[in-house]
Amino acid sequence: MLTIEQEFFNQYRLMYRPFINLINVQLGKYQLYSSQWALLRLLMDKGPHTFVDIANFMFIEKPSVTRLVQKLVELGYVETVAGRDKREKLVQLTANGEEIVQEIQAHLKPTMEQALAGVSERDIEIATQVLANICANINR
Amino acid sequence: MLTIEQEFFNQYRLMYRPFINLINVQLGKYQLYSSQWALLRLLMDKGPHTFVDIANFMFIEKPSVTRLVQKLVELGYVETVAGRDKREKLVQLTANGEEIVQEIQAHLKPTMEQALAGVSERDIEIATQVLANICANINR
DNA sequence: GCGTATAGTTAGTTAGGCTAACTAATTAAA
DNA sequence: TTTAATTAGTTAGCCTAACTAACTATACGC
Repeated sequence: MLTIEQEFFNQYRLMYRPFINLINVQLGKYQLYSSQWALLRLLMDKGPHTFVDIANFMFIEKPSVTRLVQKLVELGYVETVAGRDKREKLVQLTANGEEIVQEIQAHLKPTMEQALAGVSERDIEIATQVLANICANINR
Repeated sequence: MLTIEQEFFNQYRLMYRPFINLINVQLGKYQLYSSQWALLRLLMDKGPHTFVDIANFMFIEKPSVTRLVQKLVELGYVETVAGRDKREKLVQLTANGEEIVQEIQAHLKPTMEQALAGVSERDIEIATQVLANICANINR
């Protein structure tokens, strides 16, 4: 006998791989993976961030950020600039990076919509809110 | 400008690592990881399965199933028995495995509840349904 | 009976994280 | 003012949890 909580997490986990694979196939054209895309989107939405800020926002460790940024710098989508002191570095999108992000966003849109086909806007919003609440509960 | 679909998937992805880490900490006592736990739960809920069935249910490939099962056999939580012909093997819980699954389920319950604290039962059910719909849309 | 299909395994690769231990720069304290 | 502790980022090496390609053994269709 599963509780509704357990059922929810069951379903949550089950969806992960198929979803990530779907996204990664779409991102292949841009030589990106979903983790790198997540960082690009963060920079687009909220502007330049330090490595530590990125780690905090994405709930990953600093060395993982280093690797993500290295790859995106290689691709020319982001660049690092001096921060408030000599230790700090700010990561920001390049001009090309900004273009690419918009292009990818447009490219991914139909895939997202199809994945959520038949689900009402209201339910999507509720589900999003539920996920946000869990995030807040877990990372307290 | 993010659409509500993109916002949803954003939030979905953001939650994954913290959630899996939380579960894995709880499962550490039983020398299990969340992927192995997912398989144990499948066997508990729906009885014995062949390797191919497991692969289909969990949306993973056969070699991944082999590895999962090997580990769980080592731990004595599952066993394989002859199937309908000489090729097929059925994976099923051992007596000890069944006990452990129930113990873990009870152990995880408060963690799950706390993660969903402040979320109404109705919203949890809606979110679960949304995830199930996406799964169906993606794996069509 | 022979070619094809199916069940499972083995070997090797990958994404995407992690920790431990490090350097360089800054801040606090003696 | 020197010294200790903290902070930002990097490097090296590890792990989970998947993947593909290629294999063996068995079963099925014609």
